[in-house]
Amino acid sequence: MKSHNSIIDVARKAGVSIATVSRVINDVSIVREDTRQKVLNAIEELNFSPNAIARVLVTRKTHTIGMIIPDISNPIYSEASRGIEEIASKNKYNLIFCNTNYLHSKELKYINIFREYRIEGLILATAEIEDNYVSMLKREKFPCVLLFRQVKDEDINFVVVDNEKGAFKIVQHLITLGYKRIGHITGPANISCSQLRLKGYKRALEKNSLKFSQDFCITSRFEEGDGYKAMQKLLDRRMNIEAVFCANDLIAFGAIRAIKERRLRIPDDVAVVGFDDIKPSSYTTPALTTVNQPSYQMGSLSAEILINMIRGDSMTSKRVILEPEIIIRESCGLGKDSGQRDLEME
Amino acid sequence: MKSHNSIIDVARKAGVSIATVSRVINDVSIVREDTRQKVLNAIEELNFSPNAIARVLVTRKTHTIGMIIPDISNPIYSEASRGIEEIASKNKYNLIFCNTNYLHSKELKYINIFREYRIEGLILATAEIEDNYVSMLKREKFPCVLLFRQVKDEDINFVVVDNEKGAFKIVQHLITLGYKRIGHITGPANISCSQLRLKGYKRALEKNSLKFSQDFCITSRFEEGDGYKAMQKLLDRRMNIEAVFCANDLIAFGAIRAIKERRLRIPDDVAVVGFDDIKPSSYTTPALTTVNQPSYQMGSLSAEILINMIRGDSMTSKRVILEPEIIIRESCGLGKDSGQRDLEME
DNA sequence: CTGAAAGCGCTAACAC
DNA sequence: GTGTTAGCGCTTTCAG
Repeated sequence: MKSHNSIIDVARKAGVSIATVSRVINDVSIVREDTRQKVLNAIEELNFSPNAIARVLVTRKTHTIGMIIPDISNPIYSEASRGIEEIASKNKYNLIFCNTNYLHSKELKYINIFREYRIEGLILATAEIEDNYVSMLKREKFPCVLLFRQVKDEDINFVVVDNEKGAFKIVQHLITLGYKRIGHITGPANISCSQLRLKGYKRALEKNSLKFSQDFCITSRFEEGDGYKAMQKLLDRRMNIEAVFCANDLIAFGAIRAIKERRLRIPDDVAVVGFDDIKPSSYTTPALTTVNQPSYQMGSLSAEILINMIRGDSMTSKRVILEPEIIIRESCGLGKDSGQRDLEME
Repeated sequence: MKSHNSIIDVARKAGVSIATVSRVINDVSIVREDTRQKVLNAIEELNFSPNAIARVLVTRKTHTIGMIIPDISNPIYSEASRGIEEIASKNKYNLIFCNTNYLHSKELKYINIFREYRIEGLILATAEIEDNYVSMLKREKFPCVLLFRQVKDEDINFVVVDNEKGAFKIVQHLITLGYKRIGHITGPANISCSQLRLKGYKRALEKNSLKFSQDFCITSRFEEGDGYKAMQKLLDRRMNIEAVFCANDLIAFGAIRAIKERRLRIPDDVAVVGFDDIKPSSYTTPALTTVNQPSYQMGSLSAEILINMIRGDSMTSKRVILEPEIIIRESCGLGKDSGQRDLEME
């Protein structure tokens, strides 16, 4: 790659000082029109483009924010990133992101790279339990907001929906429909929202005097292929499961595939519900009943909070916990035993 | 955000010179173990992280590669990015990417940002027709490879499947099954693969003496929602379309939704085929017949080529055009008029 | 208006 | 082994 011209070359060619060149590049303070032209011509002739690295070294302003994503192929994250991009763009910030495959080591690595590059703020959509690096960033007063994840520390901003409550609501809905033998495909144990969703599931059972059993639970990674395998194993246990609450929609898609493959009907034989309401959930067959996480809006909201933090506009804590909403579609059915279903626990 | 500590602060705290600090940070040349420890402790205490900007200004090495994606929520791109990440990781390169929403202005913006940050190489998964910036990068000898996109210029490396041929094959398959009134939902006109797929569609019709008509074609963005609308409009034309070839799978999903909504059966009333073979295509109902683009592998292949270019290992042109493969599932049916279908043009 | 010069934080010779 | 110092390319006082 050809070594770039520097502003020294331009200055020499135009017969002015480098300070003057810098002035016309940045359009700052008044430069006499004819010298301005000389400089512009020199820039043109040398095909010069300023070195942003050097500039940032001086100004300490990169005008870019970073986002860390555990799984870029999960629409919940890619949608969120688009929401962030929109707000960033409007505020003249660039957005750069990277993918960690849910690996803690990669999260740390990329957080460091971003810090080293003097990114001005960070949106962490990571799902790890461990909070070391969050407190590290806090100590440095590095602007950052968590997305899809909350933390006890009151100084740390985040945007989430209430995972526990969302899980509770959707399991409650299944129970209201008359299902009693309700399974749960949990997400990875070390991820906070897996835990919260499991907690909501348990609470709903408890409140309705249904006993929780580990036999009705199985763990899966947050991917379709894993959900598929988990559902197969769950069916193999022959527990006569009537409905299954999947820790996210991707898992639900896999579960649906496994159920169909066994020639069982959804929801008649087994009802399925998920969590996230990613786009495909509305156009699969059957359409998936799930808990809504408005990822695009959550992304843009987190970006707004972050940019406010960077600007120091309002450093007041912005901790957003959205009310989860359940989206009822076909995959949960209209109720066990149709006509005679009882709704006493609505 | 607290102003960062510099290597000077560390040096002072450890009671050594900045050069020594630099040495332990970079693990270069031998430093006595006790002074090493002193430095490490100082780094720890000050929570120091080296300024990559300053380092890059000197070394001109970032050890990171960039990827530019038009639509992060399309699995074809996110899968590819994971393939790239894998290879990059193996070779100790970091991967950073950004999303352009198919906007030319954003592509240019981010290419510039990446250049300014002295990213060492670039994978362009952009789909633009215009080649200005590609030749610009070439002039500068900036290592880059195109992904999902080809270009005439022989010096520019890329990885693609043969779009025209893939489209030809799948339309030929429809014709072989007995469909005659075959529609096409094209992608955006300014994107090269839209054009190539349209070309393949036309060639297949022509080869089978079926006339091409603009009435059977409609344009859509590469998104489910747009595909849905396009299909509605196409159906509104009442052309008795028997099958529709969608420019990508996302569009096909939308088309399927629109068709179902009108209580038409797939494939009995209208067959649907797509292009890309993204993951969801195998688990929707009906499962989608489509053209395979092995995005993960294509991503990792492009990363390998790029890293070779960066290292100067083999600057020989690597232009990979993969043979397209059609993946036959349910959405195309088993043939028009079942039993009596003729296969003469297999 | 314009130029000289002091850094920004780091690496890489080159001394000692 | 370790320290000194000259830059990397740019912005920004401070003079003139």
